[in-house]
Amino acid sequence: MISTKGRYALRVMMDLAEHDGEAYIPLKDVAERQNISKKYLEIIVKELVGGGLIAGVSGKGGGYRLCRKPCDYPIGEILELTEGSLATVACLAAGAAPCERASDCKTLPMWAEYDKLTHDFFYKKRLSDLI
Amino acid sequence: MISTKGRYALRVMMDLAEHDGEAYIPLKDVAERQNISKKYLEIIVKELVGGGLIAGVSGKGGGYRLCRKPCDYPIGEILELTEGSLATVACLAAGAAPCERASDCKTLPMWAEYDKLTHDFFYKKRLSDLI
DNA sequence: TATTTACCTACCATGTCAATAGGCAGATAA
DNA sequence: TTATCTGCCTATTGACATGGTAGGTAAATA
Repeated sequence: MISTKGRYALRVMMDLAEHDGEAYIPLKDVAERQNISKKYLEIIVKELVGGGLIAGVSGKGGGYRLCRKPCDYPIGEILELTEGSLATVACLAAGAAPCERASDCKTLPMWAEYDKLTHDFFYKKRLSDLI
Repeated sequence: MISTKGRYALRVMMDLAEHDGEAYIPLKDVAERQNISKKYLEIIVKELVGGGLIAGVSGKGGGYRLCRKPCDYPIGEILELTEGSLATVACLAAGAAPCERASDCKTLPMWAEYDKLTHDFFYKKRLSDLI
């Protein structure tokens, strides 16, 4: 299940892409347009900055702006950053401890196959495909 | 993320399939073989019975048994029953209230496409494929 | 009748989700 | 330089889900 965090992140990225070009965009404007609490968006936007997806500038006239062209953002990158991982089962997540049953686990190949399917799907889709 | 509930359910079904044929299989045996708390398995097995996937018989010599041949169980059916839904986002889940933003939601088609991919994947895979 | 089994209800500890609240820091326009 | 506008940081909260545990009842058969 994709949580609000990942979904809101996607909406922020889309909003920034649609109002791209001129100046930095204040978070307040994004929050009002998307009808999401600005305070909650701050948490999400912080992660997007930390992951190098967007850039923020403080002070009067500041705000946020995309770092790349919309077609250079795979959806999977946005979701993985905000959701932590797209892995289906815990033992296949990024920094997970290796499962001791892995060697004779009969379901592992299925999960791995599905994870690859998921990864390919969301990395082929770009931010520009949603606008 | 698939929780332990869905994963344990899969292991129970596989265990029943592997020890199929003769008599009813006591839950105690399954719990010991799979190294899962019998009490916790009771919760899961109850749902499998309720969904018509397995049959339970009380009394001495009782236990559980598959209702169909292993190749007639799609993995997706087992997971959907125990996990509630395989939907990626809340608004596409089974009994969800229709989202008011649905008509102009630019991400909905993507989620729907991914959900179909997921559904197809797990309904093509059968219990017999895992043994 | 005694045993073995399924089945039912309640409880709990931990963690995550989805926010809210209040304030600090930093940069720019005036 | 100062006022203002922005990002940024640290807690705190209530609700809910997860992953169990505990104790007991009902039912069927050897």
